[in-house]
Amino acid sequence: MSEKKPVKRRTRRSQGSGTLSEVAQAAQVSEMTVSRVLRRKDKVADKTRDHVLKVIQDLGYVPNRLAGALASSSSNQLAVIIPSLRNIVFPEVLSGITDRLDEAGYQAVIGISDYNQEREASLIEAMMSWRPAGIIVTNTRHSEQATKVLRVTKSPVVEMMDLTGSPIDMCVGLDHHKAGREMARHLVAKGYRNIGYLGCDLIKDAAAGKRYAGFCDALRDAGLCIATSLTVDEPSGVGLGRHHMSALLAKVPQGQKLDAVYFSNDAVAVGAQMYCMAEDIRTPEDLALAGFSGLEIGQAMPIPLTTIRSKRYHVGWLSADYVVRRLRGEDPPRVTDAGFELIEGATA
Amino acid sequence: MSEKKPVKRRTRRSQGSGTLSEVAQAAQVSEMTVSRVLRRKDKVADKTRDHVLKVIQDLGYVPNRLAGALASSSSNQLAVIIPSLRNIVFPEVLSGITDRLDEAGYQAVIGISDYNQEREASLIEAMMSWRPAGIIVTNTRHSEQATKVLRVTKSPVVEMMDLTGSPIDMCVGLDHHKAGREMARHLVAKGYRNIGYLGCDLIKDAAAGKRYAGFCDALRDAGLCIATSLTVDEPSGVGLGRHHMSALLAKVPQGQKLDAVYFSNDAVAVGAQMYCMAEDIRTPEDLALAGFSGLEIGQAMPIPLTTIRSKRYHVGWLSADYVVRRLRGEDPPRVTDAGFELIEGATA
DNA sequence: TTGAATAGTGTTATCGATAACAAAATGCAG
DNA sequence: CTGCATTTTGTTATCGATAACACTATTCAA
Repeated sequence: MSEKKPVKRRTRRSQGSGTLSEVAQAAQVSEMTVSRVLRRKDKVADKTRDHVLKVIQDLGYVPNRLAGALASSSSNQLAVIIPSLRNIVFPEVLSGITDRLDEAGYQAVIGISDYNQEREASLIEAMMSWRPAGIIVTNTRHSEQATKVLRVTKSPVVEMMDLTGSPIDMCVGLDHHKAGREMARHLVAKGYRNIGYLGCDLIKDAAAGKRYAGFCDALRDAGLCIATSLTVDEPSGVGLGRHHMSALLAKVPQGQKLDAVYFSNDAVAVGAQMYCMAEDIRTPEDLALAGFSGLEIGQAMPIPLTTIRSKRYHVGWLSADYVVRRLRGEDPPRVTDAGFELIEGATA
Repeated sequence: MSEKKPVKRRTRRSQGSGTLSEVAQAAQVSEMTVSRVLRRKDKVADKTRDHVLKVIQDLGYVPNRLAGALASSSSNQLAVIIPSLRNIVFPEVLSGITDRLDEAGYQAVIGISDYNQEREASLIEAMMSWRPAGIIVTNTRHSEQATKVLRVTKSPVVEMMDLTGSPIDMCVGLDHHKAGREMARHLVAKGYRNIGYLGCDLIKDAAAGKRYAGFCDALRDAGLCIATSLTVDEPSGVGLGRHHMSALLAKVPQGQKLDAVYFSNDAVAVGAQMYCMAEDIRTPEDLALAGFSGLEIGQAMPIPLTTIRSKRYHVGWLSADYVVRRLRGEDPPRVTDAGFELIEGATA
């Protein structure tokens, strides 16, 4: 048997935060014991634990989770993908998510898809390579590639905000089509007949598209249809409503007059309301306005906005909750309708 | 030499996504070659690379970055800590950060401190255990423990939004004290003398505290002082201004009358403006209003808000940029004043 | 033709933890 | 005091990649 002398090599430089084995040496115990102390798993004698903890403290040791996660093939990171941060709705959802994850000791890793399916797909792949404990994505429409990756993974997957009968795994949201219908019926019941629409790109924002479809369907059932509509391919926000409301009104055919406008969401509606206030268009006498979301700003307006409250924080919280529960071996519902709620307001 | 027969053990279950070595086997090359193909580092013959890529494709292999980061002791994750997501300012900063990080191939891991130093400290520790490539924190005030951890790490650290002469590492922000002074001078120049203040908790929100201090200092220089002030310990937002404006006005001593109010930020100011509109208090004739941030909503109001624009997106972008540049071996400035800009508006 | 430089690929040790099993220490009934 | 159950602690292999170096095949100037 030939004896191989191990080649002497320059050791790779260490990270500086110390390692388990350094702690173990300093504490005169095995690495496993230190590991057990840190994870509060298995039994460790009180005396030993106290001693090890003290050494850890003294050394200022910070465990390396990369190594931990690799060895145990389990991470406390959870991937979350949302379309944007500029629409206040998503930070609110995110708040619900992080609140729930915090409680359970998980950490959100956030990706912004910019309403772009390809970006979403590449984000999902990049995030999966960190082997997260679970993943939460927005809406139920994804590229083929993304769907495949999400189906294959064994980690819990939640599609949130929107609903579908056939989720990849789990799904928490609300029925946007129904929300659109409900608002249409409300406006019709209030006597409005010439209704316009102003909103963002309906393809990009699938949920807004569903609301619009539902709205039109309900109008049709009432023998009506959208009088004038304008969609703009720019980020949804107050500015959109403020700057494009005049264009919508200008688009109304000669001799007709709108008596109400439905918006893709509250931000746009609030912008439009600002426009009306600035132009002395009285609400709702001259023109009724209706939004969607139930944003704080809409309700803080001098004339509170007629809208539909989506339970965003709750949806986020529940989504995270389902992932956490699944990881604990429980079996949360596959499809959850978080519902919504019409806010009468005073703009319609 | 005693021969040890390796004990047969149940192998740990694999993750299912395949491994480098499986790919290597399937492609009939060494693991290193596959690794090189994936990282586009070192040379690989075109023929070999194409072949390996095909195998990777066929197997649907997703590399395990936990292992990669551990072995190379380098990650593409960047820790970002912000106080809150509910204040739209932070999502905007975050947008700047993620935009810049995206370009450079990094990923933000976000933690929410809730304006709480202890939470911040424990978040920092938890995040450091993932050995992020860098870390961005908000403001310049941190618990002792957190400061220590940040000082010790070799990764780039950016403190953003606020300024300090002695940053832990780097610092990008604006001078809030100066911003407060500037607004005070502006109001005084406009002839206002009885100025009130309404805002959120000044201890929690250190930057708002500095603005207030600067505001008061400049008033003092003009021989004035804050006539009436009210701070409320609840999340800053439109609701705060909308609901507490009446309390501020009620607090004004008999016989006096406020002619202007300074707010901790635009959200609060907008809320107050809503209150005024609802109560038929004319702006600025009866009461002038001034905020801070330069939010879109403030400028969309029928009477645009007098305020100071902070370059939030830019601050976020720059912060991320500095980290990226440092990681590339460059040497970005240690302290960067991103400045601000007074927006005249029409509420003062 | 030759030898040095370069290109391409492979081998071995290692990153820093945890899983699974093994062994030692301890407690306690009889 | 003995022997078995229970606690507590240790040993070894492994997680899935990359670093550092070693080696082989080409290329090309002299």
